[in-house]
Amino acid sequence: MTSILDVARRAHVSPATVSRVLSDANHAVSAATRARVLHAAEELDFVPNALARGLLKSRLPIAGVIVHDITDPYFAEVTRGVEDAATRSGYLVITCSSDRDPGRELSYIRLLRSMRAAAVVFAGSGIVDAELDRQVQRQLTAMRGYAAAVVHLSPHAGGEPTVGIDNAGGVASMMRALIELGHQRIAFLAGPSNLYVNHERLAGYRAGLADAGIAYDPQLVVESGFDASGGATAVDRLMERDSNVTAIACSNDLLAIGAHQRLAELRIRVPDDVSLAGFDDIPVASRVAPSLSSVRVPLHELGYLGFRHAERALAGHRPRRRTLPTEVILRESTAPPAGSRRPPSEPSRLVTA
Amino acid sequence: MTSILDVARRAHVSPATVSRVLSDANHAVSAATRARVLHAAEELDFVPNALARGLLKSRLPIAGVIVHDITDPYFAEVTRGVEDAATRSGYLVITCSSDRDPGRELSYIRLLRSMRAAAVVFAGSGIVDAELDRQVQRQLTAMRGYAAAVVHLSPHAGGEPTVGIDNAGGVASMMRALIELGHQRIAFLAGPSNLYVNHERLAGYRAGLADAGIAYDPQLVVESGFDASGGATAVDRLMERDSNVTAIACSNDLLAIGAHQRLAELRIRVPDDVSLAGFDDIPVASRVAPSLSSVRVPLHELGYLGFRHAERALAGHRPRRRTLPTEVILRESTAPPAGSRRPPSEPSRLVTA
DNA sequence: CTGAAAGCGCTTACAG
DNA sequence: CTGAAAGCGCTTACAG
Repeated sequence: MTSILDVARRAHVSPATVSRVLSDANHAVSAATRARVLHAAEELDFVPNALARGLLKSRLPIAGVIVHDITDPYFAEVTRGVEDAATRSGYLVITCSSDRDPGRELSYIRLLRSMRAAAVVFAGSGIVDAELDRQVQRQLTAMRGYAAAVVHLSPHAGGEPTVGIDNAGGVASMMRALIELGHQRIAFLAGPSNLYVNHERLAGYRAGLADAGIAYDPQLVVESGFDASGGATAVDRLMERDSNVTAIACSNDLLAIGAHQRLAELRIRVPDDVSLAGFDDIPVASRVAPSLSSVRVPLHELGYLGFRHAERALAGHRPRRRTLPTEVILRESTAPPAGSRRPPSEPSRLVTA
Repeated sequence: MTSILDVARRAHVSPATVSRVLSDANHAVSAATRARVLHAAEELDFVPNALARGLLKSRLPIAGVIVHDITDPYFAEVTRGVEDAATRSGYLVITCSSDRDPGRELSYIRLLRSMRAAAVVFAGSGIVDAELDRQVQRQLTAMRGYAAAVVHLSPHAGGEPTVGIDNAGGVASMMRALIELGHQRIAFLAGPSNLYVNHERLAGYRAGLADAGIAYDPQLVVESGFDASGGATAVDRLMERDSNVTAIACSNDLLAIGAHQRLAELRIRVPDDVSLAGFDDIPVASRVAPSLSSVRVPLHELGYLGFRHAERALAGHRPRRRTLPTEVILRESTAPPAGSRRPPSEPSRLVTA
């Protein structure tokens, strides 16, 4: 393996000088010397050992992204956003699919700590789990020992995300859109309540109801897993309780897609018999049939800005929190309730805070 | 930051002993001493500095995965497979979305080299680009200098993948299935020809035709990008040339999904007017409407076995190449051609080598 | 503007 | 079974 010593010998300078040129340190080097070093490094195809540098700097230019599952389109988009920002700065991105398992999440964080990852980005919602939170805090405190940056892109035990979206406002906007279509009995597939994000989305459902003067009926709220199969079982439970809903809003798109599949099996048509709306607007939402109405979340931007935030914190700044806007996207899965006199609405967009 | 010295002091042993216990080196340590060290490490929540260890070992337990785009479901699945195998061994996974851009790919590889990544996994097909290949080889040679493992999961300039699938056989099987349904004029959306994988898939198309004694007609083969928009433009070009095809086979699922969207705009019904088949069987294939017939590729397993291969190579073994089986999955998008006397086939599965 | 030297936090022959 | 010491490949005060 060629080292900085080889370059130094070839350029007839000291290793210190090579270091100063190659790590573009803030130290004057004569133009001639610089050129000799650059030339020698080029000839040798020299790539400095980032581990040696990291050992000295006490951290490696790597960002770890904690996701539920990299194959979940939500997290893939966010991760790509992180990666695009990271690449610009010579950082590499480690993906950690925790499956929302506290043990896995913790073990990933310890591994990131052992490698002195400069940044850790929590892409998904925090899990309601006091013991996990205690342990995670312990690790993050240790990571602050080497000045790592920590960023949250969703609500968590510590409160507000670093860069986030208005979950409650987004769901409330979708509720408003459904109510404007003529719906009154609107169910909510709330996902798992052990995720902080779902507290906010449920609050948005209730706010949307309250704004329209519709009474909240707990029978219309169903908890379940946060994926397609959760949506299917949620539909079953909803039907046991009340089959008179004309619309179903969901806490994310995967729930809506699973709900649709179950509804189809039950011969309940979307949107003829019941309207269906998701949240997040993952790419597949526009490709299923009928295409899914959803609340657009700028996922790539969330990841991109998340990394930028970390980067600024690493540079010693105190960047401020951000909340990104969401947007209601009405597609084929939502329509006025059967028997309604209103004309079918055309695709529309409503921007929210 | 607490170091091995802190643990040593607390346990009243030398740093060498701490190292031997914590890195479970092959060196005898008395049970009592071991217990004291473990206890001290636990109390201090000590996490060893992987950079110091990596500097000594000349590599870091990290696997870099070169993908086209982590938001492409094909690559997300493969990456998850790599991650699941990596986690078992305490390795972390870096995702590198190159967008199939030679410059980006090369810069990712150099970065992985600088961090002394123990393994690099090329998840997607190699690009036909002699200069890129030369540069990549140069980097990989340098990485061999620290005994990194390199794995290919798809055909590339160097030839066969390390762990791969039978691309030609898979497409040929799908062709057989279409021909059995009664199709004779079958187009092929071949994707970009600058990807080695598409040479094999096109060969499978030709072999399928030849096996059935159907003449090859170059007018029925359309090259394009490898994503949904490529599929849409390919349909346009196909229609300019020949609108009498009764089936369209595609080199991947995204092409098929894009083709379907364009066909719908042209009021050409699937499968009534034309049958449509993809390749890869990414998760969304079964969720679009009509559901897409495809060739199932064990993507997760591909990634999983890819990492296992790298791991065995790192351990000094000479693991052998593997070819994983594919399987034709017939869904709603394929049916007998209009006017055919054959009954619609029911969903079936055909396993191939 | 340039270089000699110490040191980051580990691991591992080597000696006992 | 245990420890002292050298060294992995860089960076950075310090001296000139």
